[in-house]
Amino acid sequence: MNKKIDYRNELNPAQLEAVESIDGAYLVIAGAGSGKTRVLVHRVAYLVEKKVKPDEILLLTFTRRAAEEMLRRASLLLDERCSRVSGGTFHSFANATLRRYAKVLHLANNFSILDESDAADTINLIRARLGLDKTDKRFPRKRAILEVISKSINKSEKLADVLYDEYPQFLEFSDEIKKIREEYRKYKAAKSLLDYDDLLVYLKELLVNHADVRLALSRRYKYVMVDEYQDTNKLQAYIACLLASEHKNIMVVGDDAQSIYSFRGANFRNIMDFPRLFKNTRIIILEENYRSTQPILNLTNEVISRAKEKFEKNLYTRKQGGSHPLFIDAEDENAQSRYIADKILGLREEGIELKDIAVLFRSGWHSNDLEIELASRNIPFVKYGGQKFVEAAHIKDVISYLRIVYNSADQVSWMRALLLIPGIGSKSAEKIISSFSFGKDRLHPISGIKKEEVRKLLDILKEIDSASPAQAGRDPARIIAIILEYYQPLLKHKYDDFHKRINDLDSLLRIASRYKSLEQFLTDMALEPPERSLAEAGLRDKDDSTLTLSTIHSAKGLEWHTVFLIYVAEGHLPSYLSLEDEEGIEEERRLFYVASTRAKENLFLLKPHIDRSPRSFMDGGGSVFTQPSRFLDEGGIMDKFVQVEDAGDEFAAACAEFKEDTGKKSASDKEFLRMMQEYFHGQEED
DNA sequence: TGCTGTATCTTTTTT
DNA sequence: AGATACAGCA
Repeated sequence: MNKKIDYRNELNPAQLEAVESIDGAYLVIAGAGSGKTRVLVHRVAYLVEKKVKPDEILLLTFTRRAAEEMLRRASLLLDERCSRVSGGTFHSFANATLRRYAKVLHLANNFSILDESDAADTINLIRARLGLDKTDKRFPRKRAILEVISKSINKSEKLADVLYDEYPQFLEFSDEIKKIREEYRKYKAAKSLLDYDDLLVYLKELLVNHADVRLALSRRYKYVMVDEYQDTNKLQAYIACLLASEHKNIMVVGDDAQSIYSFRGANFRNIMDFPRLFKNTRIIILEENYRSTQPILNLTNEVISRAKEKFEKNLYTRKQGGSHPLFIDAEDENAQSRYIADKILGLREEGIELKDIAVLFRSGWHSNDLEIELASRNIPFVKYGGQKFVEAAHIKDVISYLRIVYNSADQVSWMRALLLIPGIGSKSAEKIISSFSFGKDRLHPISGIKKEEVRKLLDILKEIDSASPAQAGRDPARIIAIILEYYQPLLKHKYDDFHKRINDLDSLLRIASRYKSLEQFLTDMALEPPERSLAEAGLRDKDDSTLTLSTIHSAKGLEWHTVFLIYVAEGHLPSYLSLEDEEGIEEERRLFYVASTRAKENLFLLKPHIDRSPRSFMDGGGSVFTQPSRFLDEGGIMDKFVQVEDAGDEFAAACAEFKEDTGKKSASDKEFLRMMQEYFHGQEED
């Protein structure tokens, strides 16, 4: 029973055009909150209605969250056919495709995926093997080396150019880094290991060098759609275009003003250049904003209008009323946290649910104090972004055993597993590893291993091998259960705080029990790891509504009724690390823009006046008075928000800062006064 | 060779 | 504050 969708009524003319355009190349420039997701969702439904098979539609999105949300909404709109659309992130799509076509590239299809720290460790190993660990001059650290190599791949630039442009301090090591890159490449190839970049590189090669595969994929995916195109890098853009090269049915959607991934090689010029690749590209611009109130838009428009380079857009809304964004210069970090917690409780009284509220920040640790405050007040929350659950050392330990089970040639995991055994360091571990001879998918330990502990490890692995058939479809939870028996003593030996970590292992087991196949489990842990959830306060299921804490990066594409943006201070947003060049600051500006455009009704900007954060020791140590973010301090912008003085004694000053929003004064006036009252009332308790 | 204690540096965002 | 590199000891 198909629902009849009334596209004409549900969409504005520009949106409708995008939805009803089927064949050909389209570039949709979609300002923040302009209904971009709505367009994609409707377009999926429209295509399906036009008898395009769902799996012939390829939807490449930036995060899995975005993909799921989109397919969920499309299914709601039409029917469950929409949930069978192909797609995911570039990396997950690459993974799936490469496993299918592994043979063509002479690649084992049980390759393992190295995450960033695995890759960095491998780099270090190779550096040592090359004898580059004993240099007299200071050599770049493993992360830095990896960063350089990765950037050169993602930006499709020569290593030397990347060094010259971004890491001039490493120029003198140019030859050594190249050597490491070469050895690293060989090492991975020999051991069936792929890092994140390899996924893209191999996919690109597959598409470029194998016309038959490219054709097959083109037939399979007749309509290609790419979301958040401004955040793709050269390699990804190339892949998208290659996929569409046969039929040229491609729609890319993005907003140059929201490009925030240049550190990963993203280049918003991809958007500008798209029409050059596809000759008859039709450009559709969505400018009407359906998300935020006018006062919020006034602020965000003002901030982005100062960007150096952009498509001219001016977002407007028909939404009436709304209150001014508030700027609160809280006394210190904890005052900032308390303000938010108070306000959240107040909003909840008014019927705003926790799930409609978010606190956003530039970097993961910005929310540390807030997390403690929220926990003490029993406000349940989930944190997105920042350090991931699977990056914790003990989780990586356990996963390394699983990776060995899956791909016994995975030497990176072998190394990790062996180093956990007391008495075995890197030398012995290397010796042991080279004494193995690696068969096709089973390991053959060679005699002469004396260490009883190593035996034990091998026995456990053998036990797993015999307990479950070597074929795919192994049950990851069962394997973990066996491994934990073995691992627990090692855990206690290695970490003083093991009792905290043991809980995490339970979580891992719980997560694993949702998977039927080891391969899928390992892939997801590498490519789409579960977010670190601190909401274990137990209040989770009570009303099933949780507050969102998120880095700005992870908040992309989402929206909330009320948004708090914290640490809106110089050195934090913009981050002091990006102050060196103009491009860096421009990206911070876009970050500010992305963050503040997430708000539908209320936007609170906060900063602690006294900065005792760990990084303040950089400039002088101890505590430092913060300056408001430069994005709030540019001429003419002050009247786009209301500044609330935290000093408590300055009611008059705060009032003086208040400038009326022309037009709809009654609503915002009342709102403002209420805020003020609440605010100063709150102050008395301090 | 491995372990432990100390000196040193760096510190963002994500697949 | 935390990670990493390094030096010295067992």
